[in-house]
Amino acid sequence: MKKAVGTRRQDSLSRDRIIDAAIRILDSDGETGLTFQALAKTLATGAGAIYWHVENKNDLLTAACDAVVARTLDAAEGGAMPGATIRALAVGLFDAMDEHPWIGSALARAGGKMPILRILERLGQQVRALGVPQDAEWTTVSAILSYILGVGGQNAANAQFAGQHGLDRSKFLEEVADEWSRLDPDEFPFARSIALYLPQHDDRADFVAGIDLILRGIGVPS
Amino acid sequence: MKKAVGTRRQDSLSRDRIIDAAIRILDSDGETGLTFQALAKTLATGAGAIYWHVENKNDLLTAACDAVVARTLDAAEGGAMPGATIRALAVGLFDAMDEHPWIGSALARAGGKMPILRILERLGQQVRALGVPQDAEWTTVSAILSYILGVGGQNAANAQFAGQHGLDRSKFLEEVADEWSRLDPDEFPFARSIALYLPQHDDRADFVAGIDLILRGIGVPS
DNA sequence: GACATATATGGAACGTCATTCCAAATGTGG
DNA sequence: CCACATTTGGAATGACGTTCCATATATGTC
Repeated sequence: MKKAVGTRRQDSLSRDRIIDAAIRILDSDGETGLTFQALAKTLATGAGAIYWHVENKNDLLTAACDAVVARTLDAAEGGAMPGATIRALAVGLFDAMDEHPWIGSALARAGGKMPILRILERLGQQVRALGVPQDAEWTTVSAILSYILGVGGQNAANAQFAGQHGLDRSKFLEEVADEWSRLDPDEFPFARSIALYLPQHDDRADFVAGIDLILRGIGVPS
Repeated sequence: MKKAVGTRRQDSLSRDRIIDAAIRILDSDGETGLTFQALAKTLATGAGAIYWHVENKNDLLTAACDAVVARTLDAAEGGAMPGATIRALAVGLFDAMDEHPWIGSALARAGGKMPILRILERLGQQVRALGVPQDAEWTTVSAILSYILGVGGQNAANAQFAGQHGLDRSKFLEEVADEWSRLDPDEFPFARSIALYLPQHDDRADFVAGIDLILRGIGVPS
């Protein structure tokens, strides 16, 4: 399993080319669109050839996710203050997960592997810079991380559902709101009352508010 | 494979029986163990018959998840104070997701449907009781919910990975810690330094600490 | 510059699943 | 007891991930 040293045909396969193609397919056709057949077709090769560069589908998905996450984190401009940087990182990830909903579910399946580790590291550095006591560092970082992953996961689930039913975001929210507003008032008073607000809410603003909530819990002023 | 002719089977199929069987399979064999063939076998019927009571696999998974979540929420003893009740609900869910890791990923795929709605409602009632301003209710509830789902998702991913590689929890953590401690010190200082702590940390305590962090952000004293 | 070897490729073949189909069995109301 | 709706079980279908294998293409050696 050595790396090839020489130069092959220019359009030869490579892990990076495969990952790029996978990202393009995931973006255009969603998670279900990514199959080794589709991939082979866009790469003008056979399904078997891909396995020379990629362990399996999970490996590919994680790698694709990692590529996007790495770009995203690099692009996130850190403010002067750690708190601002944490917000910037989080918002960057939110936007990425909004643009590529498949990232949400990929991250959810990634365990402690690269894409998550990358996020953890960046958050950790900022939390440390914030002066959080050492024995609370892990707790703090993993709370922020879990929150981000949770939001991303729900985002992905919603996008998937909406996509499968041919609804855009606002139609989808109306649908949900409608469903919720018809619930039993005794059993679901809260959901019913919140249903009205649902269609006009701003995911991104809510996300940031959640981050601020956690930061305030650590003692970082909003 | 016919049963005694003349009488319909006494243990005739029903949505509930199917869901029960699914839960048993999920608990014993994990997510990958749940197939319609396996289900049909334990229910002593054919795969096709199941579709009379259940829409598809996703429906089944969501229903199974909902059954467990409903039980869990009912069992959660609310304290006198809303804050304590929120903690109790969260911890109850954590324990459920710890015992049935498949719930984590099922919830992640459940969108705004029943199991999630159920959790949202219970949290919402408590947040409301807490006196959070109305325009912050949704934000607050969905922050807590996202956090819980995020933790559950990671839990599920870890359990799945560990299961697939025949590792128990502590072996798995040692593995991860070992991996992290070999990372490039310049690129991953935080992850490296935290790796030592990893094997001895207590998921449950960390989870509760995260909940407390958010609650403190709302202004609920720990 | 040809041979031996490691590296890559492409497509067929396999096994597993979810899902659909359909013929038969079983219940129900008239 | 007879039409009719409901329910069942198993076979067929089609999609997919993965493995296999017969070729191709580079590299190093002499």
